[in-house]
Amino acid sequence: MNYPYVTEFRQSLVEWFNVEKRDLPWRHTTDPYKIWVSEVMLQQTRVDTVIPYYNRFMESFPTLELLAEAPQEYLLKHWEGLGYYSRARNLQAGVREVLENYGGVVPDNRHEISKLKGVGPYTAGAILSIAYNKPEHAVDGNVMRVLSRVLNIHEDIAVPKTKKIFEAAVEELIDPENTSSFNQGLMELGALICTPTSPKCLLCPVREYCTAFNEGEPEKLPIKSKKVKMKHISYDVLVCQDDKGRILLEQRSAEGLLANLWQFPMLEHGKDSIDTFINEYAMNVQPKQELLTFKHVFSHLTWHINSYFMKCNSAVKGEWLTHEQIELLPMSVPMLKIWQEIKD
DNA sequence: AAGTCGGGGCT
DNA sequence: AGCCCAGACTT
Repeated sequence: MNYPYVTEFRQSLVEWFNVEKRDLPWRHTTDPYKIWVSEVMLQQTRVDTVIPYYNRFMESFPTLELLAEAPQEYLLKHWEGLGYYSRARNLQAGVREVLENYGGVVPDNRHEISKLKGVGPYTAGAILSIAYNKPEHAVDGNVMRVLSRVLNIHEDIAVPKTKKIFEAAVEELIDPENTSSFNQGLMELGALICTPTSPKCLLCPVREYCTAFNEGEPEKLPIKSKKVKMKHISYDVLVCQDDKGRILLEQRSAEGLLANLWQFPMLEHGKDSIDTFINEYAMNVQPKQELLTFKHVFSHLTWHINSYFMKCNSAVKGEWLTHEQIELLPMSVPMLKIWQEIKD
């Protein structure tokens, strides 16, 4: 296929980006490692959310070597609240691969960089185009929305293979002289102008080349089917304090949801018995005191949480930790909420 | 291709 | 109450 006005489209997009782009921390560098970190943090995560995490991360792990050496607990503490915690583990694994297999230099080609843990098609293209100025596609949700409108693509973007259509389109459209600004320009346009609802077409630098704008209904695109069914689980969360003021913590399994994060003991409602729990830990407990009751929504499930505080003694097992020790451990947002309530 | 994996902001 | 966000990995 051959798109008309390709030269004009490139020029309009790149010029707009160079003038209107936001001043973001990772736009002050072309260090492949730093671009890599930013792209991983930005997966399914908004720019405004990422900024403080990125800055803190770069203060603690300014180089690939320092990240490779970091204790996982310390690494996860920097990721606490950002979500999708496997990203952090995969990033560290990827960084270690670079040190072992590539002499500490992030690969500059798609074949090798795609082998790194946590680096998929999008992140590979983003690093290659932004850090190395390679003419590689980097197709994310923004790009699919923008190009579905510009090129009038009605394929269902919820279907995985549809992404190939957009990757092929970018390969033809990308400005070989300005790959970084072109790819970032598409994403910036999606974030600032070509938004999901009520796109600001009158401010768009490429509206004259946009089929959906010219036909009048850009907000109808892209087409996306799918909706996921939500599961619900109820838990009792127990904050147990012994006579020395220490609190009982447990670490979640190394796999699955919130892997390796720490939490107060959780009992699934209707499945785990509180009496069994108390027996197991050989505790004498005073009547429990209600803390918070709230709902926490994940992507595909909802936790309904009842939390309780209880003073205990004679506990013989478990990780009983001081206030200061707990502060150093990575916990999920629902646990942090409960912890904050305890402290108040 | 479908399911898993966080959390927050916007409509 | 959904939808979406600079997605990747597992099955």
